[in-house]
Amino acid sequence: MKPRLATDNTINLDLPAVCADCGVREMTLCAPLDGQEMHKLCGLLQRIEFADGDAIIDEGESAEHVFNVTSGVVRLFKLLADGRRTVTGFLFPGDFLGLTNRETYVSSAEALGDVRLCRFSRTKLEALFTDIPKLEKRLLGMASNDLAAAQDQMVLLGRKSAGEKIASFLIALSDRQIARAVPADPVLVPMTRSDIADYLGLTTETVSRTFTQLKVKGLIRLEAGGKVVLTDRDALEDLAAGA
Amino acid sequence: MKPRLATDNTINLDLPAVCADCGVREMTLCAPLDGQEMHKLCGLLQRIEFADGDAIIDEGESAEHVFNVTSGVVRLFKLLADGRRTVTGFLFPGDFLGLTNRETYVSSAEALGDVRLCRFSRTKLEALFTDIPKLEKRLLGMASNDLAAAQDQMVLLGRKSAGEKIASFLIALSDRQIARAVPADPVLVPMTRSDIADYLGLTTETVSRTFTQLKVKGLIRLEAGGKVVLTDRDALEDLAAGA
DNA sequence: CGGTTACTTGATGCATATCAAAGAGGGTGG
DNA sequence: CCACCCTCTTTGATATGCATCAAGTAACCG
Repeated sequence: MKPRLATDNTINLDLPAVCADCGVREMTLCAPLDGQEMHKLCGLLQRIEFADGDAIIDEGESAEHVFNVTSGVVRLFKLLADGRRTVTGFLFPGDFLGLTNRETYVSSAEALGDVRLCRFSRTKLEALFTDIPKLEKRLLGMASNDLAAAQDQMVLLGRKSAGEKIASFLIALSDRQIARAVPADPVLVPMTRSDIADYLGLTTETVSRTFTQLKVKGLIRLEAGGKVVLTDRDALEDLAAGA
Repeated sequence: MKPRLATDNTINLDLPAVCADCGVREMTLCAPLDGQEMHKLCGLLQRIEFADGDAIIDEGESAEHVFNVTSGVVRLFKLLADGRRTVTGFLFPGDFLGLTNRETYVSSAEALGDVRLCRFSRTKLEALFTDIPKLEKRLLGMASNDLAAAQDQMVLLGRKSAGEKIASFLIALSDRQIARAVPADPVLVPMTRSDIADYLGLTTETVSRTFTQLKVKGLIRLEAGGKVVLTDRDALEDLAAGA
């Protein structure tokens, strides 16, 4: 329990290999932890993988784990009684999954392509909070960020036109690439038109049409493999802001 | 009032009067605190009041305080560049205001009628976290609840019809009355049609029309003073769930 | 009691949904 | 390696739910 005097380096050698060379450590739950704390946290994690379309968690299911995305993309969604779907978010490497104050998960999560996560038992992680208050602080910080993002999404869903929605979506994806040290442009769009539609409160047809309109106006260029080049980022940002 | 242990009672006598007879203590930040911890927290709170329409915080302004609503109703909102407004939420007694992981507030807040709050310096409150970890845990729990509510709102905004939106809104207001130990029915609607419209992604006209439609269908009855009687709660709940 | 603001109702228009079908990839088995 | 199939995407034609424009009515307040 006492801090060790050994260097971080020495301690890291003791870490499970998966943590030692984790590419997203600086942007996730682990960011504020020192070597010894990392070691404690790594001691209780499990690595799991999912293939395209696999269910990671189901809304309403008992919330026994929380997760960190280490690679790939995750789609979060909720369903209405008659099957209408709302995608509540997309998670990228470094993002956190499974936070809830209830007994059950509040939304479902599916793998969008191959996904790797590290998984923690919720009770074990919470037990660590006493020992490492920084962890809980970090979680609160991440939750606050999610809350801010959720409010932006409410503005988008409630008051933006289709063009403004798509522009906002592309700018947001680009900004998240920057945060993950991926070039801002081109924007990688791994999700289907239908996923985008359910995320923006539109239909696939309208998403498709709106992409072509932005292309015709010269704001974007569509490339193979779901890549979108932002040929006029300033104009897109103005559109996204509702100017 | 709940029965209290003698020891608690003694300590409570030392509390500022505003905390000693606070009606929302059990549902807010203070809920998990014992007498002594309450005392510490009360030591750094200020009581402030606002009249109808007053700005409580402004989006983008430096986030130096956090608040607890003790009486009245608060409207949270965000604006687009051209003035379009989205109401991101309504706060009732017991609700928390001002949480952010950034330097600034993420949305604006206005009083909807007379409002009383207790205000804490953000830095002082955060300093208390070390001493009272329960406080931070409580804040994380409240943030998680807010996040779940935000996702429900995304489903509403993205995929529900006007009728489903109004039904969901009324059921949610009723449920929050129950949580505050106010009878489930009639639902008190202190906000204007325009507030409701900006909350549900509609126009005032559509809100008004939809209320009359629900009335004609026999699901609600509109009474003076913004009271709505839920004459067929089951039907409203089915409608809200998208059945 | 008069002025003001909020609410309701009606007529019309439009952005986006819906219905329909034709391309475009992308993976698989022959 | 090609042909086929399946799914995703794009484009077109039409429909519709809600917005917009426009009065009138009720509620509120000084």
